[in-house]
Amino acid sequence: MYRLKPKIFDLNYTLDCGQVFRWERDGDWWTGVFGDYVVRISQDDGKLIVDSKLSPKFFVNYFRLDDDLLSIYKSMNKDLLINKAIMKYRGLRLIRQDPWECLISYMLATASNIPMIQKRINLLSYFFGQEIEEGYFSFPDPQTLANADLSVLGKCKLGFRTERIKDTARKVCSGELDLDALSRLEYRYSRDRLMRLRGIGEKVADCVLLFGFEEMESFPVDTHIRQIIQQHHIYNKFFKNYSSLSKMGDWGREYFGPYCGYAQQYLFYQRRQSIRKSVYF
DNA sequence: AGCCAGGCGGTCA
DNA sequence: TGACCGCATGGC
Repeated sequence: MYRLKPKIFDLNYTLDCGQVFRWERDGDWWTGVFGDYVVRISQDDGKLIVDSKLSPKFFVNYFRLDDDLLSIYKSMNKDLLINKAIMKYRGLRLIRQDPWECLISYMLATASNIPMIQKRINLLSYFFGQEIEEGYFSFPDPQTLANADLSVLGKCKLGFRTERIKDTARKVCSGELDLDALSRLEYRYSRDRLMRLRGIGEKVADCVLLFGFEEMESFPVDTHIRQIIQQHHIYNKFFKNYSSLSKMGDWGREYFGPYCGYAQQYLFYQRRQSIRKSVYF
């Protein structure tokens, strides 16, 4: 157990905003799994309280505490709506996720809601991962998924995503898809490479690149971002009545600049929070 | 019952 | 290119 004193960081926003799926909140404490480690973490008066064998250095990297948030805010603060999100969710940071886990996670996210995505990932880990601690399982490695028995895989509720996952696992295993090489490519090239896989279109590729491969210029356009753009005049004035998601992505990258990935996540979280509230109150 | 959820791939004009 | 549909699954 040790403490960290990050400068501008909000643990709850960062883990709750929907970018990552394997963290569970219980009161003040979050529990998650990274690799073969179970992590418990909490924040009190700005200070992080960490219960984990992973080093402070790991968390500085994982939570992108090396990002200069203030200059990022400055570069992406283009209008009143994003400004509101920046003020409200100050300290939300993008996370450096494990590329392989991130790839599979977002392939499982198509046409689903977040609880369902979490459920699938937990089932996959339960059936194909290693038990690290009572009730906590590591995320399965490529080889295990590549060789996964279809009858067991069927229990994971992946639906039409099942074959896509197996296929991707096979390609990572065989080296046909080289994740290390992918991380060295420029955004456009790594995106095209990912999109050659069955089950990966622009949105999934952008999420994987943003959260797993540090491509901050990635601007995933999902159903929420599309609706935000359509419903707010500050954004929809840039488009005709109907515009493709692809064009919205190009626009977002241009409009919000080199850290548009951050802007995307702030807008996404702001909308989801407003929906949550309207459901419960 | 029908629509939606961090979509994608195919088809048809 | 744009519009539509089917694809599993579960919640409302």
